[in-house]
Formats: sequence, C-alpha cells, structure tokens
Amino acid sequence: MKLKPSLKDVKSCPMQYVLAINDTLNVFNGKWKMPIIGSLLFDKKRFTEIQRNIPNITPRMLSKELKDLEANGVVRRVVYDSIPVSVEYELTESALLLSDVVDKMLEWGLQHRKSTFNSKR
Amino acid sequence: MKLKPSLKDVKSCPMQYVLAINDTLNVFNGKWKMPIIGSLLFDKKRFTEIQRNIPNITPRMLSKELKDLEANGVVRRVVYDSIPVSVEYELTESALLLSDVVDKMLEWGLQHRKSTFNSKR
DNA sequence: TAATTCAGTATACAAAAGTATAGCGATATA
DNA sequence: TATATCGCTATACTTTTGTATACTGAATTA
Repeated sequence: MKLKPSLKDVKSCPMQYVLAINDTLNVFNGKWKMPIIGSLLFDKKRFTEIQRNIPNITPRMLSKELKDLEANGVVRRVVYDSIPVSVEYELTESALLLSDVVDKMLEWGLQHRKSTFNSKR
Repeated sequence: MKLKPSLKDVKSCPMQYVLAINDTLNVFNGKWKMPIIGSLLFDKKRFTEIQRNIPNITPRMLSKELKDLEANGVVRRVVYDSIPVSVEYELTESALLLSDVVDKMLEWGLQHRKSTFNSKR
C-alpha cells in the first residue's frame, strides 16, 4: 500500500472496510480481552482456570468478556454434559489467525519505539 | 508465525514485546483517534479544519486526543509564528507506517466476517 | 454433615471516558 | 464599532467501563 493515499483512494474506501477494521479493533477492546485471548492461545480452558490464570479479574468481568468474545466469533463455549457439566472455552479458527495482526502490531510498536523514543521508555 | 505457540514460546515472550503491542493498541484507543488519524492521512490540517472534518467531535475531545497522539509520537504539532499564529497538525513518519497494521486489521476483519458471519452483518 | 468446587449472577459502587455549553484573548473583517 | 474566526480551556454533567463483595444451586470431597 502507498504511504500517502490520494483523495480518490480515501473517498472510494468502502463502508465494508471501515466495518471490518472496526471488528478487528473490537476484538482487543477493554482491559481484559487481550489477557483472555492470551490465556486461551496455548489451549482451551475452563472458566475457573482462566480466572486463576489472569490476576485480579473478577468473575463478573470474565463472564461478560467471554460472552462478548463469543458473540464476536472469537471464542467458542463448549458444554460437556457430564455430571457435573463442565464448560470449556476455546479460540475459534478465525481467532488463531489474529496472530497475523498481532505480529504487525508488534512490528510497528518495536520500530516506533526505536525510531521515536530511542530507549526513553 | 505458527498458529499454536508452544508453552515455551509463550513464556519466552519478552516484556518489550508486550509493551510494543500495547503501544500500537493505544494509538487507536477511544472513540476519536481513528477518525483523527484518518483526517490527517490525506494531508496536514489546522485545529478547526479537523473539527469540521469530524462530525460531532467537541473541541475538548479534539484537543485532548491531539495531545495524546502527540505524546505518543503519532502526530506533530507545528506552530507558524505568522500573525496571527497558525497551528498545523500532521502525522509523523512513523504514523504513516501504521497503514501496514491497518491493512492487516482490514484483511483479518474481512475474512472473519466472511467465514464467521457469512453476510449476516 | 460441613466445607469446597464449578460456573457463574446480583447489587452497589468508583473511576474513566465522553458530552454539552460557555467562554477567552488575540486577530481579522464588515 | 460589532461581529466572526482561530485555537483552544473551564466547568458541569452523563454514560460507559471496571471493581468489590456477596451469593446461588448443583455436585463433590472430607
């Protein structure tokens, strides 16, 4: 992609693109989504396991964010009807592909730190 | 990068990486940063121009967010000591490279929409 | 029988983010 | 002289986001 888009480029940017970028940003929104995704990256976990994994998260927040991530197709909630029922949370296939995005974020962040703050933070 | 990292991979992830990713996320944080960056993408602008460009933003928010973006090395504030002084805001070189990140976000968002919601939103 | 675990929910509250509205000092224009 | 523009700041308020704490019902363990 060009560094500076022309005005024509900008104006022809379809609404679908804006929505898609927004979706991606939503995946990381708030204080807890990143930690939760990180916790599920290695493998699927149960509610209490995730809670133990993430210091200071309250069950209220964990519950809320898991629902949010599920609604956004990032996390899958799997119920095993054993007795007692056990519930597992896992990342979707789509979520695993987020690594491409995170890689680019890492890349930009590193170069930005180097070129802009030059070891000042 | 691999889809599923090993536990060793995860544990060896340096703190610097976490910070770098965080920096990148901060650039897009909140309701107005994306529109502001978008507004400056085509060319530099003055305070009131940006305000006219972004519907419903209040001067308080614009001022706050511009300061924030400046502190984060994304926007540069240039003062011309003409009479009266005019102030222009422009993206830094580093900020222009954000297009790489946004591209990936777009890519993921589009595939995610297609594979997950199949034209349901 | 009593305490513990699981997978959460309910309620109240505090803090952060965003909005609404008015105003300022300096200049410029009618 | 009166009004408008520029680049903001100040104050008060609302909304959203996150925290603290307690609790639930079903099952399990001591």
